[in-house]
Amino acid sequence: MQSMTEELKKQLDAVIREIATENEYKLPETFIVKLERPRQAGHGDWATNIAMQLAKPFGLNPRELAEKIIEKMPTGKVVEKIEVAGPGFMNFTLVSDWIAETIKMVTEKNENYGRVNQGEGRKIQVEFVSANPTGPLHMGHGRGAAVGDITASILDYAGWNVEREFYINDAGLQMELLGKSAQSRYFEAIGKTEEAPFPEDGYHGEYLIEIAGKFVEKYGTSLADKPLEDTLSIFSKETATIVLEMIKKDLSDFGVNFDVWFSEKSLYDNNCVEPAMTALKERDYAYEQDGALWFKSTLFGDDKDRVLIRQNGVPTYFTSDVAYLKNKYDRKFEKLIYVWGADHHGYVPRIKSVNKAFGYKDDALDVLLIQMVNLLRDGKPVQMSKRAGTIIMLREIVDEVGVDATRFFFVMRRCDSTLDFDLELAKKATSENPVFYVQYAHARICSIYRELEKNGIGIPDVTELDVASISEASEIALIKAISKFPEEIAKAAEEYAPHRIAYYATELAEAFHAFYNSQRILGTEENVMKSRILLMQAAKITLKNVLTVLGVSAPEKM
RNA sequence: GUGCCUGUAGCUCAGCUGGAUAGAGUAUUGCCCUCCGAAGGCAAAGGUCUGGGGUUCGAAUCCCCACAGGCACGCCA
Repeated sequence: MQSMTEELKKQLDAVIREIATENEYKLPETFIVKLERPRQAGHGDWATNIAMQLAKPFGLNPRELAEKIIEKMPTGKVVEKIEVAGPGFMNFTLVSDWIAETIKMVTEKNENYGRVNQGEGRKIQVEFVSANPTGPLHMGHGRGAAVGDITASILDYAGWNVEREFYINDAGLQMELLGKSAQSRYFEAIGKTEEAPFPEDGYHGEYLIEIAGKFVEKYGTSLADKPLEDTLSIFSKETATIVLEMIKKDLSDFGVNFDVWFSEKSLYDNNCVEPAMTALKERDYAYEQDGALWFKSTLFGDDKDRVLIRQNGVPTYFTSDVAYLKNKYDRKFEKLIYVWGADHHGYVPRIKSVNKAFGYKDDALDVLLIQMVNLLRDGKPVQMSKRAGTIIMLREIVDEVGVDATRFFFVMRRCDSTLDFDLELAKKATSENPVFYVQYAHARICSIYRELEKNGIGIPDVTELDVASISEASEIALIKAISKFPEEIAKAAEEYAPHRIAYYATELAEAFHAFYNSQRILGTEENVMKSRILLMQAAKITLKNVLTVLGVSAPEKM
């Protein structure tokens, strides 16, 4: 369909320019032909409102202009029929060749169907999750992980050279606190609880009790012989390493694999911080006052300037982020996506300011803010409290409802609206549950293949397709849904909107189920059957690819 | 107090870079398997797009003002 669509755009563009020149109408500089998918089935394959937009500059009424355009449009090769509708829409029906063309293309491209070249191989980084290595991932991280991972997949499909990166927040006070918590658990494990009291804001999770056990295994009681201060760094370092491994496991079990694990601490170890500060000073965006180093964020509309290096010489978290941002650009990324929890939204202007201060392009950096998740069970909220230690872990959800449902549910909604995640719904194997609905469509096709095989019928070659036998409304609707996939990828990539793909998956499955229920494959005339098998194969390929983008499995049987 | 997000069918949400009769799922009601997976399909019904102004040929969509809910406003990370 794409080639015909492009041709149609060219024809329209040429005709409109011709009309403008002939009549000395002034074409707006921003003029570009845009086609859209009409909502209504009766409104053809493509529609445009261009006549309405040009009516004013041309001094005509929209319908009149539309008629003028139609008069000059060549028909037969690409367009079968053009109609003027409503206030001045033009609805185009393509010649039916596009159906065969699409089925052929989908079949040939197979697992590459849906890929577009919007990114042109440019480097883009998606940084997400980026939790402190102080404990296993909880549910909130899960949404960020799913959104980040799937956004990255979409960008990959859209032709970008994508890197997934996890920023390990391993510099700063919380590492010490983690060490102290582990240390205390260690003393507890060897029966000397009083010698190392649990820190006030320590990490209460049970995983630290387990980790303490590992310290006992490795060191026996030897760590208790030295003063607490002397062993603290051992506890901090080794605990962080173990916890990071837990996080990595949580993520890989969730189908999320990072290309780069970037340590905040490494920014300091590799001397990335000072050059970044110097760069800011040189550009006159940083200054010293009261013994501290400040960033002039007020120049960018902030209420007050922000501290980079404290009076005591210790850099703030913000400093790391400044150095990190520069480091990202030094690695030649053309675009940077940050996926953050919405509770960090206040921080967005600040990082954008730094971006400007360094002189980078404003639109090279985008922050995706992920709103909160409300966990429900049978419609009722699941009580959670950080203090009481009843935080729900990502692993618990995955164990209960599975990776597929968890991933799908997490990207089902727009990022900027809060998400209700109902555990019971996610487990249901009915149409109430969109994951199953989509997977079922795929499994159903596989089942039909098995049935065909039993009857000694294989999958025909694409050349055996008989377009004339594809004419039922449900067939046309299905092939249309299939043909939309590349556009959906392009749109989702442009808007960083993974939920679009989840919606599209449902739409595609719906078109298939409707087709399946109204048309038979087995027992029809040979050319009809062959054509339907080929149509179904295109549907199967597309379903599989959509699910792959979402990181959800496409089962052959359920 | 300031800033950000949200407000669309009973419920959960798409649609938001302006376009045709505002769409899904679910719940409700009725139909469809001697037939490839009924884990499905078809149909009915369901709306003051929170409210009020404005912009224009046209507004759920853009602007302003209210109202309601959520989240942030550290030399914490």
